[in-house]
Amino acid sequence: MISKTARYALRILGYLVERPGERIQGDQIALATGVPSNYLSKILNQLRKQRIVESQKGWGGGFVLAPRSGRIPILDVVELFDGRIPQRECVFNLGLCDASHPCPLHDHWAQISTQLDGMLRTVTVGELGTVNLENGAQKRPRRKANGTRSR
Amino acid sequence: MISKTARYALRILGYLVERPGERIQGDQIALATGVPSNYLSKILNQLRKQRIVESQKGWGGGFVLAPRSGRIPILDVVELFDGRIPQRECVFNLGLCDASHPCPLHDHWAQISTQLDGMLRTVTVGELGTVNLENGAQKRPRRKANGTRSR
DNA sequence: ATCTCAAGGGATAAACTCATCCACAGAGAG
DNA sequence: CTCTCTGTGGATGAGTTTATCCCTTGAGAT
Repeated sequence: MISKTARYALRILGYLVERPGERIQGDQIALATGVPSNYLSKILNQLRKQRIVESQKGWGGGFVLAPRSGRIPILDVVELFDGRIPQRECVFNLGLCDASHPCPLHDHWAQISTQLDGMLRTVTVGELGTVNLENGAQKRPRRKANGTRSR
Repeated sequence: MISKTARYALRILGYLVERPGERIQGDQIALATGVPSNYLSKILNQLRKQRIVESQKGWGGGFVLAPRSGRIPILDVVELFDGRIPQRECVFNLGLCDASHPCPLHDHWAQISTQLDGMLRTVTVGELGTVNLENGAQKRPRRKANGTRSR
């Protein structure tokens, strides 16, 4: 229903939400979230292209959540990776299925579909903050806390 | 969420439900349901091993829904192909997530999960009967209606 | 300028799902 | 018995998603 990649993305964002304004290295995020390091860079890259995160190369570089990203619905993130979800179609694709010719599961699915859609539209990235990561560790900065964050 | 294979299976069963006691060839089912012929045989084979359908080889052979199959919940079919669905886990796998340490999406998901689970447990194979197949044709027997169905 | 650090990004591989091919087995017709 | 019909089942292939490798690019430190 929702790809692993999109879930990774939400997980990463949940981690970044809790560290607003703090630039964090990819490796650090990978470590903390459990997302494979190399794959994570691909995901963050896509998020960057959509201006959901901002990145900085070189010494002291890393990723930060973009200022306005807290407000966007998680649907935007999911659709970034999974494409537009064809909510209209019944789960089971049991042949033709619409309001006038409902398949046996249509009504059941319509409710579920509506709720799912509602969740994706209602919950924002900013609300992902309280995520409990598997390994609660890795909250230390891990870098010598250098001052020059001039950008 | 639910694999294409499992959806194929439900579709096939929906077709068979409407033809109780009638032995129908794989090719005929494939034609009517749109499931790829070669793949369909694999699916029906699994359904046979679970005694959900019965099969008959040779001349006049084919598949029939097993007598008691109308009563089984579609969950059984879905789990046959997709394995046990980890309903307890939150969709997003956002780290640890249970009732005591809910992730931000937990409550939303709990509702959806419950409904989905309910649907899979409540709806039976027998209720799949009114499925509208894409190509409403192919209802003709296609074989010389021979009598010997003695088995 | 040069070095090092960390993200960017293309190529490739591994894993999984979906689909096809073909030889075999069993059953009825003749 | 032999022929044909149809399901059985192993092997293989295609396609997609997930993951890894590694070279390049850009930026700050010195």
